[in-house]
Amino acid sequence: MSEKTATIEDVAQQAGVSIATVSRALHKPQLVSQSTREKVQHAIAATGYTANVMARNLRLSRSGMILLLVPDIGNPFFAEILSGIEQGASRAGYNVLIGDTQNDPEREATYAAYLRSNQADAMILLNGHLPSPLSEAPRIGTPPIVAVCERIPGSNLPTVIIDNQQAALEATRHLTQLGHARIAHIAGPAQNILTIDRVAGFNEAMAEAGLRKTASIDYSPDFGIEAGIAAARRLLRSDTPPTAFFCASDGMAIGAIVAAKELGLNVPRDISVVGFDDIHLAANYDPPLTTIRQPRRRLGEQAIALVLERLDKSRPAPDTHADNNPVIINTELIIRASTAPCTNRDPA
Amino acid sequence: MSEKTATIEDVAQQAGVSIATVSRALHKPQLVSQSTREKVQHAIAATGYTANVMARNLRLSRSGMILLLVPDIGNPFFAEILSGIEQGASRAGYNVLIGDTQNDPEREATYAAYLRSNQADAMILLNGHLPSPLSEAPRIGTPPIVAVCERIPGSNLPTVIIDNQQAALEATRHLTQLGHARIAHIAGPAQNILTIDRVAGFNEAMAEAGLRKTASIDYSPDFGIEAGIAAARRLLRSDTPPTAFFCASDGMAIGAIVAAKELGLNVPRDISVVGFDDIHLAANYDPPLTTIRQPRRRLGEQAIALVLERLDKSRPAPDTHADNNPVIINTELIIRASTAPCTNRDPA
DNA sequence: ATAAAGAATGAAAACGTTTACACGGGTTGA
DNA sequence: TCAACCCGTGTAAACGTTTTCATTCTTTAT
Repeated sequence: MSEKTATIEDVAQQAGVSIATVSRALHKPQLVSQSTREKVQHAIAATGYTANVMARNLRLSRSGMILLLVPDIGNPFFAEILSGIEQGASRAGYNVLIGDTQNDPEREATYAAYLRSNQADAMILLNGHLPSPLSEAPRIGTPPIVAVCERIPGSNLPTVIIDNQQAALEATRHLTQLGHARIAHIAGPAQNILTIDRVAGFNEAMAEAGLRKTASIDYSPDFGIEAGIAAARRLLRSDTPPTAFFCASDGMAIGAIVAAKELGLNVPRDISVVGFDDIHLAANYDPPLTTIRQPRRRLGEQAIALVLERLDKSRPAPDTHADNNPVIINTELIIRASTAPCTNRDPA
Repeated sequence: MSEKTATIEDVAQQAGVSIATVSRALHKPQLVSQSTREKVQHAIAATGYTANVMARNLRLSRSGMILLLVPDIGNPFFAEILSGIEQGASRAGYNVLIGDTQNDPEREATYAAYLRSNQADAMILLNGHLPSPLSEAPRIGTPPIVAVCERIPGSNLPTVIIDNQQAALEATRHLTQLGHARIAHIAGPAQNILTIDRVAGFNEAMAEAGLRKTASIDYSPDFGIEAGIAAARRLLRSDTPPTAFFCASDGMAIGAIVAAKELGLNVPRDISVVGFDDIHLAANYDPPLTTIRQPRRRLGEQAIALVLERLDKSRPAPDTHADNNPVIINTELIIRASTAPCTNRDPA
C-alpha cells in the first residue's frame, strides 16, 4: 500500500484526528471516546500501521530488552532455563537478548555496557560472576541484575539457585547407603562456586558415614564429557580404585562411564555412577543415569520473576533474595540404573 | 558522577563545542580538527558518556538487531549454528535476537512483526517455513530474510543448506557396502523438507544396490530420542527385522540403540546404526556413533554472511543463492563403532 | 588585492513516539 | 445565570541522536 511503512501521523491523518489521539486510543483507550476509537481502529487497519518500537522506547527511555549472560549457549543445560526466562519475559512484553560470553571478560564487558547505553533494561547472570566494569559501581538506581544457578558471593544480587550442598549430600548419601565406601567425587573447576558447594555436601555425607579416609576428590577444568573421562581414568588407575563416582555433571558421569567401560568394567555392577543435572539424555544413556534433577525451567521462571518485580516501578522495590538469602529451588534424586549395591567388599 | 547518564549534550558542554561536533568526532573523525577531537575525548572520559543506542538507531532508522527464528532452542543441534551466526553478527555491529518459536504459528507471527516495526533489520529462519504474515508480501525492499538448514521451496529466499540427499546417499551406501540388505530408514516427520531429501537419498542408494525390495521407511513425529525408540521397536518387531538402521538424527540413532539393547541385541554385531548430525555426544555414546557430520558453525557463518551482504547498502544487492540455487555446505561421513559388516546372512 | 576554494564548526531539522498542558463545550450545582 | 467541573481533543515539547546546510575563518591562485 504505502511506499514507506506507515507512521502514527498517517493514521492520524486518515482518521482525521491528531497523533496524540491515536496514541491515546492505543495505550489509554479509556481516555478517548468510543466513536474516535473506532475511527482510529479503521485507520490503523487501512494503513497497516505498526508502531515503531524504537521511537516508542526512546520516548519512554527503556529498551524492552532483558540481557542474558550465559557462558556457553552450546551447553544444553542452559536451554530450558532460557526457555523459562523467555516465556516469562515475553508475557510481560520484554525480549530476551542472549549474550554468549564464552567466559571471555571482554565479551562480558561489551554486553554489560548495554545496560549503560540503554540497550537493555535488566540483566540476568548465568555465568557466575559480575562483568568487571560493573563490579565497581553496584549503586542504587542501576538497572536490575539477577543471578541464577551460580550465586555471586558478596555481590548482594537477588539470586535464585538450588541448594548444591544439600543435593550433593543426598547424592553421596545414596551411594553410602548402597554400601559404597571408596567413593570419588569428580568435581568441576576448583574455584567454581558450584564445585565448592558440592564438594562441601560430598564431604558432609562422607563424614556422616564415617568414610573420610576413603573419600577422594578430583577437580577438572570444566564440566564436560572429556573432563569426566580424564578424571575417571586417573582415579581408576589407583591401587585401591573407587567403587563409586559422584560426578558434578551428567556430562562428567557419561565420561566416567565411558572410561569405566574402556577398562572392561560394568556399570553399575563393578562401579556405580551418580550424575548431576538430569539432562535429557540421562534417562537414555546406557545405563540410564542416577542423577540429581535440577528443575531448570523453574529456575528460569523464578529468575525472570525477580527481574520483573524490580522492573515494576509501581511497586516499591523489594530488597530481598540477595545472595546470602537466595530463592532456593528444590532438587530431586532420580534413581536409575547406574548405581547398585556395592559388591566389591574391601579386599584389604 | 552524574545523576542521570550523560548525553551527548553533556559532553558537548564539557568540551565547549556543539553536539554536532561531538557526534562527528565519534563517527567521522577526519572531519574534525586534531585539537577538538582531543577535547571531546577528554570530555567523554570525564562524563562517562555512552551513546544511547536507541536514539542513534531511531535517527538511522535501523535497529542493529538480527532476528533468528529457531523451532526449539533446547535442541543442542542449533547451538553451534547460533554461535556461528552470533559471531559474524557481532563483528559487524549487530546483535542477535533469538526467537524460540516452538513451531507455534502465533509466536512466529509475533516475531515476524518485528521486521515491520523496525525492531529487527533482518531475519534468519532455522525453522523451515516463512511466518504466515510474510508469505503474502515477499516484496522488494523488504528486510533481508535468509533460510538455513531447511530450504523453503518456492520462497525464493537466499538459502544455505547441506545436501541432505547426497548425505543420506553416502550414509546408506556405507551400509550397503558393509553387506547389509534389509535396511530401514528411521525418518523424521513425513512432510518435513529434510525428511523428503534424506528419504530420496536413502531410496537412491538402495536402488543403486538393487535393494529396493528390502528397504523400509518409518516416519516419526519429530527427530527426538523417544521417536527413535518407538520407531526401532516397531521395526524390530517384524518377522524379517532389518540388520541396519539409517536414522535421520543422532537422537533417533541413540533411541534406536536403546531399543535394540532392550531386545538384547548388540550394536554393531547384531544390528548397525547410522546417525545424522554428529552432535557432541555421538563420539561418546556406547557404541560411538557412525554418523553424518554437519559443519554447523559453518552453516551459521554462511547464513550471517548472506544477511550482511544484503544489509550492506553500499553494494548492489546480490540476488543469488535463492532456494533453488542455495549455498551448499559439505558434509562428511564419520565412521565409528556403531556399524559393522553384516553377519546375519538372509536365512530365507 | 581579490576571488575562489577549503576546512572547521554550529544551528536546526528530522527520526516516530508519549504526555503535560491548554482549551473548548457540555453538564452540574447553587 | 453563573461558577465549577469533567470530558475529549489538540498543540507542542520532549527523548538523544545524525546530518544537511549555512557560516566563519583561513588558505591559495590569479
